Amino acid sequence: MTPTDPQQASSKAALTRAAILRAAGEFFEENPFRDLTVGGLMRQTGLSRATFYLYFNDLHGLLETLLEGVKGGIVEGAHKWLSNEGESIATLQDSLRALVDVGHTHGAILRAVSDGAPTDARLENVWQSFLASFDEVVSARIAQDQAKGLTPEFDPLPVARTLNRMDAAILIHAFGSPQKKEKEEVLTALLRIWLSTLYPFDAKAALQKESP
Amino acid sequence: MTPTDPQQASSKAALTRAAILRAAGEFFEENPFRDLTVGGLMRQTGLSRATFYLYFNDLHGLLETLLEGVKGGIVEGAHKWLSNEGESIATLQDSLRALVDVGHTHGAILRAVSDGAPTDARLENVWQSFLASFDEVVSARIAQDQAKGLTPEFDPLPVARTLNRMDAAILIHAFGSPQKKEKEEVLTALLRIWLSTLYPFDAKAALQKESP
DNA sequence: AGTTTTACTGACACCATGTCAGAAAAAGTT
DNA sequence: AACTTTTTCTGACATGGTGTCAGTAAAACT
Repeated sequence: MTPTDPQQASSKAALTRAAILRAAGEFFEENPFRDLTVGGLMRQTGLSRATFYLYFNDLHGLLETLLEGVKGGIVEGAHKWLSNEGESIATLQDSLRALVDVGHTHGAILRAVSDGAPTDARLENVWQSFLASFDEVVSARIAQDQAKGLTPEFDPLPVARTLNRMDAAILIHAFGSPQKKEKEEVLTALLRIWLSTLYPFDAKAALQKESP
Repeated sequence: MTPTDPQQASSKAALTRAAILRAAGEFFEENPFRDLTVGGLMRQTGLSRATFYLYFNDLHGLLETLLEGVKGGIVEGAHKWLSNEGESIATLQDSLRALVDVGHTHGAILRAVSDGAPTDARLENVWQSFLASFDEVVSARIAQDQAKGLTPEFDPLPVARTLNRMDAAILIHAFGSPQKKEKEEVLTALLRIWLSTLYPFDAKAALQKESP
């Protein structure tokens, strides 16, 4: 019924919808969200401006859809450490590397969402909830390592929140604009901070591999 | 000549300008930037909408002015640690506490600026430059402590950038909306992360005072 | 009281948005 | 193929906030 149904087959509608999303994605590789207009976007697709509103409520709705696409990759990348199987330090390293990878490839979209969120209550809520969803799981993981004596005792939730906001902020800053920073530089800094904070007893050895 | 001159005496113009700024500040205590309109703001002051444009180029220009006002407090608060006099850990604690204080009292304005930045190239530049200005000084401070052997060796600039973005993000998140978080909770988390990262050899003692 | 400077305002044109009635194209039916 | 229905698309409109400008009102000065 509703043409915005994601599980639509490759009907004409689904193709059109995908074309709009693709045009937006390309736009964000080179331009900030504030320069996107419905008219400009649809000119890129060859369709009329009104057509846009058949597929999305507004530009913020489109961002919501784009974020959905990135979400999976991030959750999957973080899974290794969060799943609590395997050695803590090594899996945290893996998960952070995966996070940086996703941030690097989808930086433009993350920036667009983050930029667009403040101008729309609904998108802002989606974005904040997205970020907050990691707070709880990270906090839980920290609590487990505290129980094992790997991590010092402290209230895990505020630290998890702070580290997560840090990740989001630095990824968007480093990879959100066309001049992307080096992946390694970003990862090294994140690793140092996360490991020092969560595994201060054993982090030294793991971190020295980075800067001998 | 220009009525936007900050050093104007208490002429009528200066009073009007101040009234507009005050109204905006009050507005942000309760509402997000996206809900601010020139009309609504000026209705609050009793003046006409057109008058606004005698004092500011647009709403983003107003935000720029508000940020100026907060800037001083932040720089001053951070000065203690950055000035590189006195014991490292203790002064970092002081500076972070001062930062959290400023964030707590001016959280609404910081959030408004951060929210408004993505919709205006000029303000975005001001905001990013503001954040970046701390990267260099923090990085320099880290380098000095590395020379003293207090801080492990690593490339200080990326770590400084990451920690600074973290500060901004968490302050805005914690104190930017009417339901502010507890200052102590925020400070404790920041302290743990900063100290663990920069002073891993001595941080333990300092941090245990927080959670015995 | 009259003049000049300062402070303010109503009215206008502009631009992107979101909607809606209806056109065009595709798919289905006989 | 003709015609019917469903899907997809569009031109034209009303709305709302913006920034400007010519001109008014108030204050300060003489």
